[in-house]
Amino acid sequence: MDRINIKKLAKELNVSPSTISRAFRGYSDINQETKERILLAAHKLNYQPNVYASNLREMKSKNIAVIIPEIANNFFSQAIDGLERITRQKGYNILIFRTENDFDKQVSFINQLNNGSVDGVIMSACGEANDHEYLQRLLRKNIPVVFFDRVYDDIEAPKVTTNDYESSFSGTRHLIECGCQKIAHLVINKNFSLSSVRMAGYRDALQKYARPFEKELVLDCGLDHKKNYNTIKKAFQTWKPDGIFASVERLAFTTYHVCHDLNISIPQQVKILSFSSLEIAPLLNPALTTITQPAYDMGSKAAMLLFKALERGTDEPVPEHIILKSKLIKRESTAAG
Amino acid sequence: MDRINIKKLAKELNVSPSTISRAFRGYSDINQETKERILLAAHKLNYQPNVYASNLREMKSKNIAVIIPEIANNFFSQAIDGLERITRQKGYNILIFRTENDFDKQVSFINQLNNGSVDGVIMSACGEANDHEYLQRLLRKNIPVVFFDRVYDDIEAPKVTTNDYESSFSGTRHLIECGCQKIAHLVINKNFSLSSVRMAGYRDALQKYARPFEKELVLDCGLDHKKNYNTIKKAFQTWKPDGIFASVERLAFTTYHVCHDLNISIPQQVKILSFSSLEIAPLLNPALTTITQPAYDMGSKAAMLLFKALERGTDEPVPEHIILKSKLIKRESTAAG
DNA sequence: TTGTATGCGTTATCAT
DNA sequence: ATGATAACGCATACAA
Repeated sequence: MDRINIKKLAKELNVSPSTISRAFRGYSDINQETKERILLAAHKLNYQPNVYASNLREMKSKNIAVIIPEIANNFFSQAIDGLERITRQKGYNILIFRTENDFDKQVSFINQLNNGSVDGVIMSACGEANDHEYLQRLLRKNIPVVFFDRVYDDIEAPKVTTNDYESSFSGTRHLIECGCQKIAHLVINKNFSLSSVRMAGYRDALQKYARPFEKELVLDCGLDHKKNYNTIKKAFQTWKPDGIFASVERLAFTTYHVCHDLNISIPQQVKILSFSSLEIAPLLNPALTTITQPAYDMGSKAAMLLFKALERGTDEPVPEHIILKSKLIKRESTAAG
Repeated sequence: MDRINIKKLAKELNVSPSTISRAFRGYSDINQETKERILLAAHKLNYQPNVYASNLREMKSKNIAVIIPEIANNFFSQAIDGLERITRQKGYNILIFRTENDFDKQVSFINQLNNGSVDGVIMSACGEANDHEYLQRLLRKNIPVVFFDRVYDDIEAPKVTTNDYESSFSGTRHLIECGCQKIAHLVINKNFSLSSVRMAGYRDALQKYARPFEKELVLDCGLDHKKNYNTIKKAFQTWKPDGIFASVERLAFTTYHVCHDLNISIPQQVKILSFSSLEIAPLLNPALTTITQPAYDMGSKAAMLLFKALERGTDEPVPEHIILKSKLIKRESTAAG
């Protein structure tokens, strides 16, 4: 089967290429009858306008880049589900880029995107506190960027986040109300903006309820599961916390494992609460108290903001920042011991 | 900032467009010095070869379509992680298409792909037992397709699956060995090839160990969570199974909920085992015995098969079928009551 | 309503 | 080692 294109089809049907084009574009003037004849024949011959020729011609790709740390993660996969729905509706495809929390990869992905392969970017960032010139370059090319969850404060762009400070505050308060005296806070990368906001909520709640803020109880974890395990284990052995506030789902799981191995019972000896998008949190042993972010909605909203930007151009006086609410769901892991 | 292109850059540097192109392509003859000069200037001016012009010229997109039922699903998100790694290595991007188990969507996606937007397709299918002419059309255009996990038996294409029959057999045997007399099998869509293979393993194990195969104990579930809940609940009330073999993770979770609500204790009154990619299965209450598929590897392998096909062309005497092994991991949910 | 001709930005071929 | 030119497939301005 040799390749078909607009010219061949035109010859086949004894019309001009422009007529074919018109049949597919919809809005141009064209006789209804010829249009139908063309579309029918096109279907038969399996002709579809070559997307690269169209893109080149129109300087549009109808693609959106989604840049995230990982896919196999409840929060992100739910967010993708959400934004995929919107982008699909609008007739756009999504290109997924997985940074694995590697800042260099992120930079390299974004640099790639200067080649026109996407019309816009939705990202959840990694590696803050760096020079973001690479992002500015993209913006200067009029490729809009929308952030969700993990944002850069120093970049002017639409953003979707949750009320992290408040949730963190009320989560900590919940632990205090449950009688915890020594609450550890588990963080992945202290310096990241999201971490520090959550930490602030934690610290302020401690202060408000007259609990001391102890530096040692903030455990700065990383991406290495084993290291985290050891960090947390050591913390248990050294400081004997009676409450754990994990700012990231994964760290709560690690804590469960540590507690199991050290024979520490939850919630009798330690209460655990975590930011988490895990749908089966109620099925854990014990059921995990979570601060649940509306991941799916965050994805949709981010996509909507992006389309707004695409429809309006990147210049916007003050980029919109949508703040959605997380939900504290109390379960057994923080029940009265 | 006005758009830059190869001609403008050429003028800027007093060289010809071809020289610029050569600087970027790598293999062509070009003076090392001019090459460096060009690349430097290109970087400064944020020039990158327009990907659509290149694609048009080369009749390659360097994109792979990934068509799957859902993203927020442990198995699929892990698989995506795996195949993303390979495709990235090869310099390809992935376009994600989410069918939501809707056959019409799948058809419409694949029909779209005839427009050249991707060079190949990796898919986990939905809606079997249909006419797959739409797929043949794609193949005729020399766009290779690779299946993983949920395959179509009647399409000749490379495939990656797991040893579903065996795992299902040995899973069932495990339940029998644990003393179960009445084992229910939970399936999503009986008629799907994957389901029937797993069901065959179940049935044959029953037979081999002289247990009756009872039709009523095969619960044909769907995508509606509530309906599934009711189906399973009713089954418990009517047939009082003492063993549950879920062919899909989600159904195991529903079973946990049902058992909780009916005050049926696991594993004392009923033992549960499930196909599942859940990493935190050990943390469930009780820890879930799983048949774990190597989701990440399946993704990588599928990607590798696709690149093989791309490098060789679609014509292949007998398409390769890779069968990976799942692993039965015994946990508390099937422990001695 | 339809046809003709041009250009989108790149790369490959051929020439120098 | 470099430059000129044609072609990839399509969509539009303009002509008819």
